[in-house]
Formats: sequence, C-alpha cells, structure tokens
Amino acid sequence: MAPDTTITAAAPGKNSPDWWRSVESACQGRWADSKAFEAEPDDSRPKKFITVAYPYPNSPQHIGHGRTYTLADVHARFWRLRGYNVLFPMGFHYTGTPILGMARRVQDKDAELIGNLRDIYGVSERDIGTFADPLTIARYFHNEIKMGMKEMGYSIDWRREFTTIDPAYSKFVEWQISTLRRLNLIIQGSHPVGWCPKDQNPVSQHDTLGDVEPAFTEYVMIKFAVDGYAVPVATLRPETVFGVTNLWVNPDTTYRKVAVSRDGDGGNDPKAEKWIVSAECAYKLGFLGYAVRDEGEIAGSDLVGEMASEPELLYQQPQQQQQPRSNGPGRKIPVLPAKFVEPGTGTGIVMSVPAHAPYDWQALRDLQGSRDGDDSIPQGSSAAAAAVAPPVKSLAASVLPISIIRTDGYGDVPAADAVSAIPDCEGQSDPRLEPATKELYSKEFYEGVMSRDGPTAQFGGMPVREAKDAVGAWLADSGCAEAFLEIADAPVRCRCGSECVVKVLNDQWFLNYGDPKWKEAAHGCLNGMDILPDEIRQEFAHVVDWLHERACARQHGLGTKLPWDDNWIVESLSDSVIYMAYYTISRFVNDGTVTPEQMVPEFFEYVMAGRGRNIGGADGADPPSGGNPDENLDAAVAKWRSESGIPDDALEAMRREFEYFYPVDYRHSGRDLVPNHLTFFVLNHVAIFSQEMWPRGIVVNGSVLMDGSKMSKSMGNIIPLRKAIREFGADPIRLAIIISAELLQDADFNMESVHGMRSKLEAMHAECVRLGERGGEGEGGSVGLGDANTRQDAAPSPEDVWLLSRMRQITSSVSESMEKMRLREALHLVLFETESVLQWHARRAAAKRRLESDTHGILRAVTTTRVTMLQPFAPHVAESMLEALGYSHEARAVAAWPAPAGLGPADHAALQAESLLKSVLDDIASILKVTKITPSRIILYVSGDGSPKRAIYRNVLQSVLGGESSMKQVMGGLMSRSDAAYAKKMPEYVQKAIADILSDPVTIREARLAASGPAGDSDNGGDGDADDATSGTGGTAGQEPFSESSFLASELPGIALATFGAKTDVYSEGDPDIYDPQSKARHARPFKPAIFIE
RNA sequence: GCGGGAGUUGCCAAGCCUGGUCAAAGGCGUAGGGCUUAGGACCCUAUCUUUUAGGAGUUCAUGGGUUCAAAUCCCAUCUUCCGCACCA
Repeated sequence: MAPDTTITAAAPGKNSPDWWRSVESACQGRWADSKAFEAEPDDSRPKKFITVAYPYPNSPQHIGHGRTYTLADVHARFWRLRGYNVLFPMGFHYTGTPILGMARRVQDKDAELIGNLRDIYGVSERDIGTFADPLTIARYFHNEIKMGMKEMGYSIDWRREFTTIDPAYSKFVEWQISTLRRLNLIIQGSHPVGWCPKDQNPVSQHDTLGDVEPAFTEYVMIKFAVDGYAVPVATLRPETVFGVTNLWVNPDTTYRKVAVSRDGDGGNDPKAEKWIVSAECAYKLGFLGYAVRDEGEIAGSDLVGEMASEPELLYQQPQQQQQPRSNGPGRKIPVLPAKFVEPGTGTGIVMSVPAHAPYDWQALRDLQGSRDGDDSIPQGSSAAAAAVAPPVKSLAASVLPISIIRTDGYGDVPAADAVSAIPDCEGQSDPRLEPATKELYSKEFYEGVMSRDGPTAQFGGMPVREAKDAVGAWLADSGCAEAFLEIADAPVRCRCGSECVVKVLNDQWFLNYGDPKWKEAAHGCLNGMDILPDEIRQEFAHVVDWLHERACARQHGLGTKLPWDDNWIVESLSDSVIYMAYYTISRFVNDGTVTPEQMVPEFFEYVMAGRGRNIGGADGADPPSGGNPDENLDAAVAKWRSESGIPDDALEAMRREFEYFYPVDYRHSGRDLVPNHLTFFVLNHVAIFSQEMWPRGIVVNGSVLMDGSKMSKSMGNIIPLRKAIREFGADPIRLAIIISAELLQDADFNMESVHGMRSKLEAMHAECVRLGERGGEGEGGSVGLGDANTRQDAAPSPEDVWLLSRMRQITSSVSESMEKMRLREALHLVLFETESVLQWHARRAAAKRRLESDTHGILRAVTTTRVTMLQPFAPHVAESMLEALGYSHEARAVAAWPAPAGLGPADHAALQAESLLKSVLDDIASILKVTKITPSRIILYVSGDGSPKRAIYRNVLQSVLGGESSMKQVMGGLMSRSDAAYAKKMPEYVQKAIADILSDPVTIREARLAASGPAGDSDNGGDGDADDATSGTGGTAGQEPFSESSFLASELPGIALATFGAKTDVYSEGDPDIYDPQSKARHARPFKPAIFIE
C-alpha cells in the first residue's frame, strides 16, 4: 500500500490545517507523478482547450485573482471528468511598464512601496533588496504565483509554461504583428499621451504620484492679433467666439514673445508665426508638436489697452452684412486686465464673452465699477474699480455684451442673470462664480440654440451642443484655430516628482480597430461564440462597434521590438491577444525541439496557418488555411520548409498539436477585460486565423469584494492566496469563492464562509469514512452507482426509490448548470440540496427503524455520486473521500462524471408520494402550532377512491396541464364532460382543486395525473384523446394506480410517531367503521387528506 | 455624455431569461433548546403580521400597464455601482 493513500483516507483530526495540508500535498504529488494534466493530442477523444488570462507578476496572487483561475480550473476539471481531453495551460505576462516603475521606486527607496511589499505581500527585506532589477521582481512573483496555483490544485499543464519575454515568444509576437501589418491593419499617426519631461517617458496611472490617471482637456486655441503678433486664446466654448467683446490678460503676468513653427525650428522657419502667450503655455507648446523659440517678453500690463483684431474669418462672412455687429466688420476689441486669468491655464490669455460667461460679465462690471449713477454696482468692487486707470475704465465702459445664444429661462444676457442670482457678489474673485458658470454652461450646452440673427446667422438655430464642434471645425479649417491639449486635473506629477505635460507623439503605430470590415468579421465570430454568461454578449458587440485606432507600440518597457522599426516596442496588450496559440507549441520550445532562431515567420505560417503544406506536393487536398490568402507567402513557406533545419517529424508534431487543440474552446477572464483584452482577442483572431480556428467561447467573471468592500492596499484587506491556503486549505477556499456568487456578480468573500465550507467538507469526509468502514460491493471496482440497489428483498422501500429519483434529478441539474458555468448553482445542489435530500431519507429510515446494514448500500452509492460531482470543486478532499469510501487508486483516477442514467429511471410516482407525505406532516405540524394541543391521536381521512372529487380533480389536472388554468376555462372543460357536470354543484371545490394543483411542481402534477387512476376510468367513452396524451407520464403506466390511503397507512404512522409522539389512524372518506367525531372527513380532497387531532 | 449592471423580507444574497411549485433557497445575525458544565466548535427549532385547525393579510425601489395569475413580462420615474483607451 502506497503511503499517500493512507494519509488521505484518515479523518481530519484535531489539527485540521495539518490534515488539509497532508491531503493536498498527497493529491498534488500524485497528480504530478501521473502527469494527470499533461494533455497530448489524442484523436480518440474530443478535446477542450481552456485558457485564462495569464497573470502579470508584480504582486502575489490574492483571493481576487484566485477567483478567475479557480473558475477556469473547475471548468477544466469538469470537462475532463466528462471524458474530454482537456488542455489547461498557463503563462506569465512580463511585458509592460508597471514592473519597471516598481523597480525604479525600489531604487528610490520609496517607503510606501517597500512597506507594502513587506507588510502586505510578506516579501523579506533581503528579497526587497534585489528588487531594483525589474526582472528580479517579475521572477520573484512569477514563482510566488506559480506556487500558489499549484497549492490551489489547478490542473495546469506546466510543461507549456512561458513568459512573454522569452526569445521564442518574441518571435511569435513578431510574426503576429508583421502579419497584421501585411494585412494593412496597422497604420501610423499622431497621438497625445501624458508625458514626464524629466524621464522622457509616457506616464500612465501607475507612474504618477497618487496613481492619478492623466486626463486631457481639449481646448480650441483661437488666434487674435495684436501689432503683428498672434494672440491665441484657449477656450472650451468655441461657439461663443461670435460674442467676444474683449480679451483678458493678467496684468501681473509677464508674457513671452515666441516664434512658433509646426515643423522645422521656430527661429529659422520662414513660415514661423510670432505669438504672445504665457511662459507656461510656451513651454507646453514645445511638447505639442510645435517648435518654439523665445524672442523676449512683454508685461501683461503693457498689453492692457491694446486693441486686438479678431480672426478675419469672422467678418468675411456675407451673412453678417445684414446686421453688422456693434463694432462693425474688421472691428478691434480692447485688451483688458483681469485677475482671474491664470497664466498656467491655456495660453494665459482669455477671450471675453460677457453675455454668456459670468466671470467675464463680472470682470467687466469690476472695471466699470465707478461709473456714475449705477446703483447695482456690487459692493466691494468699488475699491478695485477705483484703482483702474481712467483710460482702461473708459475702454471697459464702451464694451457692450453681444448675445448669441438663446436659452429658455434666460434673458438676452444670461451671464447677467446668473450673476444677479448671486447675492452681494464680491467681484470676479467671488468663489460663487465658479458654480454659476458651470450651471450656465451646462444649461446653454444642452438647451441653448444659436441665435438666428446677427453674427451667428451662419449657425443660426443650431443647438449649442452641435454648434460647439461645428464652429470649432470651421475655425480650424480656416487656420484661425488649433487644438490645444492640457492635463485636465493638473498638476499631475510623475513618481519622479516632475509635473507631467501632454505630449503629441507623431509617429505612433495603431491597430486600426476602426476598420469596418474588421468589425464585421468580429461580429460574425462573436455571434457564433458561446458567451458565458450570455448577458455580457451585447457588451462585446458594443465594444466592437465603439473601438477605433488603438496604439499598439510604445517606446519604453519590457517587450518585443517592432520588426520594422526598432524604436518601438509592441504594446503589452497587443502582444497578448493570440498567444493561446503559442501554448500549443511552447512545450516544444521548452524541451528544445525547436529553437528561437528557427522560429521565423514562415515557421508560424506553416504551423499555425497551414501554409506551404501542399505546394508542389503530396496531395493538394489541403487548401492553405490561413485567413489571408497570399500565394507568394505560400511559396516562401514551402521554400523555407525545405531548408529550415527542423526535422519533419518535429514540425509535423507541432502542426498536429496546433490542429488538434486549436481553436480555444473557452477563454476565461475578469469582467474588466471585456472592453479591451477579450475583444482584442476576438478581433485579432479573426484577422490572423482562418475561420475554423476562431475562438469558440468566452467566460467572464465579476470581481471579488472582501467583506463587502473593495480590496485595496490602503485598507489592508488584501489576503494573499498562499497565506489563506496555509490557514484554511485550498478546497475550502475554492468552495467559498464559488459559492459566494454567480459568474458575473461581484463575489463577496469572507473568512466565515471559508470556515463554513471547511466544516462542511470535514463532515462529509467523516461520513465517507463511516460508509467506507462497512465496505461495499463496489470496493476496488469502478466508481459508480452499480451497487445502488443492494437490497436483497424484492420491493425497495419507497424512500429508497425516492432518494434515487431525487439524486437523478440533482445529477442532471448539476450537469446542466456546469455546462453553463453556473457553478454556484451546481455547487449548491451538490452541497446543500443533496444534504437535505439525504436528511429526509435518514429521517424516514430512522422512523422505520431500518438497520444501518439495510441503508448502507444506497447511501454509499448516493454519496459516491455526490463526491464525484464534488471533484471539480474540491479536487483534493473529494479524492480523499472516494478513498475513504473504499475505492481503489485506479478507480479514483478515472472516476467519471455521473450520468443520471446510472441511477435508474426517475420515478415520478415515488416523488409525488413523498411529496404527499411531507405535506401531510407539514399540515399536522401547522395545526399543532396554531392550536397548541399536545397530540395523543392523529386521524387522517383520505378522499375516497371513487368519490366525485377524484373525477373532478383528475379533470382539473388535465385542464391545468393542458395550459387552461383559469376558473372559467376549467369549469368550461368540466361542463363538457358528461359525468363531471357534478362539478357545477361544488364550484368552491373546483376553485380549491385548481389552487392545490397550481401549488405543486409540474412533475408532481404529471405524476398525480398518472397516479389518479388508469385513463378513461371515469369517462363514459368518447374523449380518449386527452387521456392518451398523458397516460405515459410519470413512468407508472401499466402499474397499479397509486393509492393514497394504503401509502399513507403504511408510511405515515411511523414518521408521525417519531415526529409528534402520537399514534396515527388513516381512514378513507367513506369507510363504514370511520371514527369521525367532528365530521372532518368531508373536507378531504385528493392528495389533501382531512386531519383530526385529539 | 456613451455603454453595461444593480435596487428582494435585520444584513449578505438566490429567484427574474422559461409568469402559477414564492411569504420567497442559502448564509450571517438574533431567540430558544440540545450537546450535559473549555471553545468565536457542532446539532435542532424559530425568525413579515395575524390566527386555539392545516387559514388569512400585507410585501420583492416607486408609479402605471398586460394577465385568470407578476418579485418574475411591458412602460415611465427615482436611487446606486462599474468601464470609457495606449493601461495591466
């Protein structure tokens, strides 16, 4: 006897963590020894290829990661038990930037990061010391995660493991990206990114202090002119350009005069323009694709009082001739001072639209403040106004608002309305102007319409929300305006401390997901896929529609270089979209069958696209199966093959491996990857592979909450998986994860639940030990239910028949749930539903004083079935349970998923009989509860076999089963039957019969129809049609009709005595010797006996 | 804004697709009991209101509607969570 088998069969002792560890390590050792999960092509078996998104090794796994992998593992194990050849592999995603960022932070001795590593992730000081090297980090956590996966019992084929920086993988990515380019799906263009000027790096959320995602504000920069200089203003509301009355500069700021050029350098480019902007703006322009050369400064105060020209475009429009704007065409507008102008925002110069912008309105009022006779001057602004130089004041006084947008609920000058709604406004620095501005903007944006007359005539009647873009485009097309991007939630700081800017990258490579043909193919693929759960399907469809160009290359980080441009590295989501195919050959890389040098693009074309297999050759039967026909390529591959140096048999083995396992049957991942990875996965497959290699299924799961709240480092509620395994055991954790929520829901994980699962499993195991100690006829044989019917005597007990029937139902429900990945439901059935079924059986058996030897056979059989179904969920302890039940090593190794048929036919008659028994017990209990009597005798009156109620009941049953369940319909049906016209006299009974029937499950109804007498017994000929339709149901056709009175007389007294401590008599309604002191018997209805208790 | 979810009896959470088996699973909490006097261990019972006969009443965000029948289907409203790109 092998030592491992003795370890696991023992019951858990006092120290349950030790016991769990021993069970787990024994099982895991056995799996490894028997290479249980090393899948090879096998044409005699159907295959399933199940994959999960591989982990990024920048932290250890926690429970949240554990969920996705556990779901996938249960899935893989389930199909394996169903006889499929399942491949379930794993890799590690090294490419990307976060690990680089971590390494940099370790170098910088970042206290927060080091604290987290030490306290939350439990990394030793010594190891942390080595983390200055990014690869060391990746390898450390790679190992950590892998150990955790093994300890969780994931059924992974580890021979195929790889990392995304392996040279061979890089070759694969080169092939992928070159293929996409050959198919013209990769394009080049410009693209803005958050940028750290010091590191010369794009920044993302991981790279910023406080993990802020750099977001952009897109301004329209409109160029006014002063003295031969362009004076650009940045605005979010380009449509208001028609209402500009003046410009604002900050008088305390020193502006820069700069030479700006789109290309070349600002100084020497003859086309360079001279601009005046704030120093901050000049700096930012340098990152936005402009060449900027400083040519001196000018004080804001010196700009005040200058007159600016608006863009020519605005007064060239013929429409405006009808009603010239106040200052006339080609008008000049004054430059005025305002303190609210921030040099760090936009260009540091602002256009003023006093009719529609509360700040502008108020700032003008502040300047005009001392005007005589105006008693509406806000308090507090007089002092400021007094300081305004007289020429400026008179300039300001000449400015009149130009109204250009009509909005319901506002007057001609909405900004004035908005400001006057602020009591005692304290001038342009009043903080209440901010919300007022937001509100007015929002109202005008959604409800406003451009005025039909005046300067806006060209856009007259257009809703503002459309005019905004239309005017912006109109200005830009004419060269009067340009886009200006700025960090929205500034300042965003890089981890190095410097402030980030927006940088426009000019030669960025994009995957053109906007290509309509590509989208169409992706939709086609999705439509044919099994998406679990199906609710998420429309989300995929929407993402496909919504995707457009996506950057697929970056300049820094770990990864594979673009084959045609080694300044760029393949972006790390783009290098992970078809890698499942790589699993089919990675074991050949790992064992040295093929070397990275040999893995040229032609290699992949041969193995994965089937090219070059029949050129000049053998059968010509296989057309090239690549998704993209290309004869030159075929020829090239054929040529390559003859000189590749890879032995034919090795090459064929790889091709066979790919052909056998591909496509992916199910791809598992978290819900967060739906809008990116999972959709890219589909898109890239349809682009690169031929249709028969397109993925067949996706399984999406929700995230994990810890005790109801999100897991986060700051809350300290991250529990590393390996720590949890040590404490509770892998199987209890697996079950707690599965039982906590259905697939798409967020799972609320908590330790109590793990605890509960552990005791549940321990109790089950103890039961197995008990059953196993008695031995069993199936001992050493196959694991199954062949020994279920072990009773030697002829007639099995009703409760045994019932138990087997229920198990059959449960088994088929579990199978169905598993196929749809409703694992929570499946596990619930295995654990709890089965439990309550067994409890009822035990109660029945105990009431009959059946001996253990009598029930042992059936209990062992049922428990075996249950444990078999538990295997995918709790693989370790289930194996130990099977062993405890007495099954040999060999039998356990092949223990297959139970087929419902193995339990014999479900006996609906037995199901309905037990249901009757239970409802009678419930009725007795509720009578006792209400009356509070202590029963000494219970008398039952069963509706008489020949009573008219039976005939009515049967007819009603037929009506209801036939879909007619309203009183009207049922009565109509009854009337048409000659003998049932009797029903007319007892409509209230008919009503009750309908209610009785509707309160039973359909299977019970059907069984009762079959049980309520042979077809046609109460019919005077004629309508045999209805009877034929139902006579076969319930599996009791040809048997004796079910007799309520004899069933209850034999089965009820024992259990009633055990339950209520009273003896029971059962009478039929019409019995001559009936004991019925309170005339209860007349209340008896079929399957609802009347009860009298004394 | 665009898109996708969610709102159930003290809490968490099933059920809704396939309307009647739903006063509504399961877990937690609470109360009582047992295990006989260690345990944050285990087991049983109860847990919307009402009821001395198995019954009745009122519930499943809110308001309408469809139906013999609605937590479940339809419409509207309110509240709330998540994703929106170069980032794994």
